[in-house]
Amino acid sequence: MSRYFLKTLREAPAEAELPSHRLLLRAGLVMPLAAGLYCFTPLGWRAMRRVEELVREEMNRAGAQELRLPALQPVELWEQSGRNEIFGDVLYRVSDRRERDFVLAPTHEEAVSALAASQVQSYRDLPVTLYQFQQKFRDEPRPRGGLIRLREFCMKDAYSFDPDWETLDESYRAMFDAYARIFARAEVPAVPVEADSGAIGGKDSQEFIYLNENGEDEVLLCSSCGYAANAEKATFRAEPPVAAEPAPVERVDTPGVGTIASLAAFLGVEERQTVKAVFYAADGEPVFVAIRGDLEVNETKLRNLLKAVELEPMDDAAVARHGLVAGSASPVGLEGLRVVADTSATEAVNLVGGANEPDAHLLNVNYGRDWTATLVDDIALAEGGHRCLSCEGTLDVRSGMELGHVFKLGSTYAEALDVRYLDDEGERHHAVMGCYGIGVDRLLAAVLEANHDEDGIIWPATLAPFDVHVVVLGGDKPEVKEALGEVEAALEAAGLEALVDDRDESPGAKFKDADLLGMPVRLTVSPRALGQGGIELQARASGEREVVPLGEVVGRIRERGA
RNA sequence: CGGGGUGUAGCUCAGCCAGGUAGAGUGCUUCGUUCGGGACGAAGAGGUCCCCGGUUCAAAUCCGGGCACCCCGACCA
Repeated sequence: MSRYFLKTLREAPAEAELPSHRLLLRAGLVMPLAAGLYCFTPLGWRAMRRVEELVREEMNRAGAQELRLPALQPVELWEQSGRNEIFGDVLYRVSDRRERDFVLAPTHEEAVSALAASQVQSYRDLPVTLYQFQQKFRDEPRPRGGLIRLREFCMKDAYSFDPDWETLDESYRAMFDAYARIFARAEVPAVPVEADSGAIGGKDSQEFIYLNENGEDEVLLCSSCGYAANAEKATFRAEPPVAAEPAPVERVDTPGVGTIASLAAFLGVEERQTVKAVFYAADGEPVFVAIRGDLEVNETKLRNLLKAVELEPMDDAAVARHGLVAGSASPVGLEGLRVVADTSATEAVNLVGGANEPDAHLLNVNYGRDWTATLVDDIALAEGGHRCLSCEGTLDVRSGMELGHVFKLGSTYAEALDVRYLDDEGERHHAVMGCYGIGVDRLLAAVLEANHDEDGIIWPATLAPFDVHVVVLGGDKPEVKEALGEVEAALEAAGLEALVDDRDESPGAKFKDADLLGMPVRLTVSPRALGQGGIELQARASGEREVVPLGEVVGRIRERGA
C-alpha cells in the first residue's frame, strides 16, 4: 500500500449524503469529475471488475454470448427505430468532421438488432441471447447519489432473439433466474416487481428492486399474497362506490369550494362520492381526465393509454382557452375535448361533480346518462394503504433502487430494423425480442448500501477487490519481514489476492483503514502475534479474531469462505 | 425546467452580518520520539477566497450578472 495509488479520507466530502456515496469517496474508490461522471481509482476499478465478473459468470451460465457494440452510432439508426425523438434531450449528440450526426448510445436495442438482422437468416439461428458490458450515455436532467444515477455508466445489457413468444418465455426465464442468482451472490436483497413496459409495448416486464429508503423508485407490496409492482404499474382495488339508485341531477351553490377535500366537507359526503377533473396536454393535445375524487391519476398509465410520448399538466392559458373552470370543471356538458375516465368514475352512482361554472357543483352525476368518455380504463395511482387486487391484504409503499430490468419486447425493433428469419416451412417472420439490463455501477453502489457498518465497507467475499488485507506492524524487524514474506508467498500460491499495508503509519491508522476498505479477512503480521505463535486473523464481518500458525493461514481463510 | 442550499488550503469548516495583512482542525513534507485501534513534539510547504463586472482609498466580506456542485420536485428505455 505504500506504493498503491489510493487515498482514504477521514471525513466524507460534504456533497455526499447516501451511505454508498460516502463510502465510495472515503475509501478512495472513485473521484467525481463532474455531475454524474466519476473516475475509478485502481481499487475502485478492481471492485467494478469483480462485480462485472460475477454478472458475466451468470450470463454465461445462462447461455448468453458476450459481444461488443459501439457506443458511438449514426443518428440514422435512431431515426429508423423512432427513438431519436422519443429520447430527445437525453441523447448526447455529436457530429464528425463531415458534419454527419451521431449519438452516444443510451442503450443498444438498435445496434444489436442491426447486427442480428445481418446474421440471422433461419429458425436454425434462433434462439440466441447476446450481451455486452458497455458504457451508456444519457443526458439526465438530474444525476444524483454518487453512482446511483450517472450520465455515463456501465450497463450489462442483454438481448434475446426468439422465433416466437413461446420460446421467448424460456429465454426470459433464463435471464430472470440469472438475475436472481446475481443479486443473491452480490448479497443485495433485490425483489422482482411488475414494471411498466412503456410506450414501446411488449408484454411482461419486471424490475429487480433493492428496497432501500434512498432509492428513487416507489413500489407497492402486498404482505399477504406477495404481489409486488412498481408504482407506475401497480393495480389495486378501490373502495367500493356508495350504493344508491340513480337520482336526477341537481345544481347546488358551493361558494369558495375549489378542491375535492373542501367539496366533500362542504356537502358532508365522502371523497369517493365525488368526481375529480384533471387536465393534461398529451403531445400537445388537450385531454380531460375524470377520476373519482378519492383517487389520483397515474400518469404513466394515462400516457400508455393515450400512446403519448409527452404528458404534461395543461397550462393555465390552455385551461382558459378551452373554457375549463378549474375547481368546478365537469365532464357533464363538456364539448370539443377528448375525455378519459378512470373506471372508478364510471362505476359509481350519484357522484358530485363540477358545474363548469364557479361556485357551483352538480349532485347525482351518473356516467352514461349525464356524460361519457372517449376512453375508459384503469388510470388510477396505487398508494400505500390501498387494498390489494389479488387478495384481502393491504398494499405497503416502499422506495427502492432499480438494479435490473427484464422485459419481453416483442417485435418492435425486429420490424424497425428488419430482423427476420425463415421458418421450417420457408415462411418469413420477424424475430421476437427480449431485453435485460443491469446497471453495473449502480449495483456496486447497492452492494455498499447493503454491506457496511459504521466503520466502513464489509465486502461480500465474491466481490471484494482483494481477498485479504494484510496489516504489517513492526515491518523493520527481521522476524516480521520473514513472516510477511512467507505469508505473501502462501497467499499467492493459493491464488488469494492481498492488499499489503506496509506504510509507515501508526497501528491505529492502519486498522481504521482496513475496516474502512472492508476486505473479508484481515491478517496482522506483528511481533506480538508472532510471539503468540503466528499471524492474527480477523474477519471483517464478525470481528472474530484468532492467532493462526503461519502454515495454517491459507487453510483458515479458506474455511472462512474467502 | 421549478424550489432550496453551498462555493475560502487535498478534506471538514471558521471568517462575511459590521469592508482594512487569509485562518483552524485534519491531510501533506522534514526531523525526533512513539509503535495493537485514526500517537506526540518541532519546523515547513500549500490559496486566481468559483468567475466576470460594479461600488469604494480599500472587497473573501457590499451590489449586479454568470457558472459549478448538492438536495427536493418534474423527468427517467
